[in-house]
Amino acid sequence: MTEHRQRRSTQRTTMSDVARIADVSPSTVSLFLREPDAVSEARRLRIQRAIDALRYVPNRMAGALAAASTRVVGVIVPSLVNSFFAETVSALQSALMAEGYQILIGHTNYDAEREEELVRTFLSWSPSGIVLTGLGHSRATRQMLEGSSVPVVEMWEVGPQPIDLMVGFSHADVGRLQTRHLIERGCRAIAFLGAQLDKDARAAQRAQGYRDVVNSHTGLAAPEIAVADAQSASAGAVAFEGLLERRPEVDGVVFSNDILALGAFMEAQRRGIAIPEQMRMIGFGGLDFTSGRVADLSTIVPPRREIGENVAQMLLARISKRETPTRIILDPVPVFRRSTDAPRPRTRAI
Amino acid sequence: MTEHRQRRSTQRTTMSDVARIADVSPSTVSLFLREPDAVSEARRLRIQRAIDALRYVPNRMAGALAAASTRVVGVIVPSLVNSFFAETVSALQSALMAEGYQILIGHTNYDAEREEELVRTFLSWSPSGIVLTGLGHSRATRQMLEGSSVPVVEMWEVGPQPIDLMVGFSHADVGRLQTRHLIERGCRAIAFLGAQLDKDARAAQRAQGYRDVVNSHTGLAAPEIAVADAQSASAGAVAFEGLLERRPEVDGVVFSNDILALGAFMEAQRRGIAIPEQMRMIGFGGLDFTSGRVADLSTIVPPRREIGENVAQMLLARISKRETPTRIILDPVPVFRRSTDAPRPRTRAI
DNA sequence: ATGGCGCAGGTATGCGCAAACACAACCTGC
DNA sequence: GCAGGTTGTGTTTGCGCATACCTGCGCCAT
Repeated sequence: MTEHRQRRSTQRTTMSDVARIADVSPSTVSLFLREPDAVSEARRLRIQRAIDALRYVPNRMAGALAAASTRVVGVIVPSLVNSFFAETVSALQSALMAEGYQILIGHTNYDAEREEELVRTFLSWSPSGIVLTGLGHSRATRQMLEGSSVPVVEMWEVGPQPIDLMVGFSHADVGRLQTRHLIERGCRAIAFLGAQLDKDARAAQRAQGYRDVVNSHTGLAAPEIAVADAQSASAGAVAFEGLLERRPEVDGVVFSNDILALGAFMEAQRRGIAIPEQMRMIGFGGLDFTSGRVADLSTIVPPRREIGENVAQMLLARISKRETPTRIILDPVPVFRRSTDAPRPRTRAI
Repeated sequence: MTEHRQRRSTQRTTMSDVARIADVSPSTVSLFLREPDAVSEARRLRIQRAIDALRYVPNRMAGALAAASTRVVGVIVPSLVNSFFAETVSALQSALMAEGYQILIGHTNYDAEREEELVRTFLSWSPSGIVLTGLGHSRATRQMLEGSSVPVVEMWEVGPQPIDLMVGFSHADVGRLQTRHLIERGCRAIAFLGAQLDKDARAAQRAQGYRDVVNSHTGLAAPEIAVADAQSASAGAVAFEGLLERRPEVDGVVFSNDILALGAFMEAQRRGIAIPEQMRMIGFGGLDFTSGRVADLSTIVPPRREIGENVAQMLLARISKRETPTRIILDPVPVFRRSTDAPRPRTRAI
């Protein structure tokens, strides 16, 4: 009973302090905090007054330890700067916050080892759920998660053998859709322009979808995959320039990303290449500048926010042991505009 | 001693399990995990083997409760989608992760009540630190934080009376700098174009800086502040169009944001307005497309990553009770380009 | 030979709370 | 008027770990 520690300068006020002031037992305070209506009116008021007076803030570490439930969800994305994932995380955070859950976040820079490290750390918080981006993980990551009994959602991609739950769409389908559209619009020499295809597995899948379609069509020029130095408009412009030198016959380009497309679009304008007459372009992302005055680019719009919302719903269902589908596919929405000479713009543009 | 609960399906493996397998006491395992070198080689190996065999993951909730330290930092930004904050958070996360800290994140949508709610929640995790964006908070938010003895950093803005620590720069100075540059380049009718000026206090401060300079200069047309519907290139184009109708004499525009500037730049091109001969533009943000081929826009580059890194350093210093300045000002870097007819582009472009 | 010292390792305690259980006071209906 | 519910509140226990404190062993100086 000796006071053999005094680490903290300010002694934290605890539930017992509140109980003492309110003249009730600690468990009544605990009950009040979890289910106010289960406490009689008189005590409810006394407790509320005591809490206000003491500025009591419950200690969730203790609560979590006792209840073996943290109400924390670990979220791991390749990049926070990438606006795709940022919007998904944003939607996810809003949805989870509404249910009293918090988000622990980390980014991997497309590095599986960083992901493993983050998973290991997050697991040590015994989170209520873990959200990963994509399906490609290290063996150890998979093992840890499978052995943990924590609900896991993999998002932004679909495929066989998810760890647990899955929300996303097929990137190969996106690449196929983009390419077929250009073929329909009359292109005969179609190239693909991407960035970081070695690290970004989903971009590589879109490229593969492109390649499949080109290879299986007769009468088309051989596929050409150009790679930009970075995920930026400038890099897109530079890579597009290089592409034109290598393959001057190109009359259509599938972009891995609207940002790259924007750069190429501008470069084409500078060079007086007529879009869509001489060159057609289609991007991916549905970023705002693709619509209307700035670039008027055809694109495929991924369900950015919807992914976040569905991840949240799945997790919440799993946590409260409700039924939930284990696999949700949310199809991206094609939006065809002037850059592919589409007859008329679709209204739906997200 | 009766086993009167069995909530979890899988019984978690604890430190005692490891201790039993390794044939040491639990405290030795605890010591090993915190300071491996303090344990003799023989036991160290036995413990490591036991950990591997059991796939033991320490429970940080318990550790945090016992040690009264969580190694979690709560970070609150207005928006995750805004790439300024996203980059800051990204840098912050990397820096803190390297020291074993985790980030709990939330976004407010520029709503002070949401911020208050988030602060309240984050405080209940007894975090090692809390990071806020800006200096404008509700009274209750301030009160909670001041009474908490948790290190607090306010970032992206500077001003008097920070709650605790502060890293940022003066947005009014940015507005002044932008405006003065346009005056130097010969503009005589300068407008400001922003979005969400009612909610985004920092944008409003830039507008105020603009207004101050215009008002205090003789021979200039009256200030004009145009407001776009949204923080997007399209909205920038539309607002620019409206501005031209209202004030056809305008020969220079200060933008609150590079995105808006991009839209206006494109709109000017479409209308055949010569930049910089007839119209000069300067943005804020230093987004990649401002450089070179796409828009070649003059801009003011805020120290996005540097803010995150400095926040991390300050927090770490404060946590380990090292000395740290309480106020760091990181000046934005002006980058003048063709859109303001700058003699030659500066090399520094981040 | 023996007392003292250093230090690796063990023992004991409690962090603040949730929740199972016990129990008292009050109903309800016959 | 009393058995058998209902509430509402109090008592108790332990979640898994960090850490203050203790123990015992080996070593050296006297």
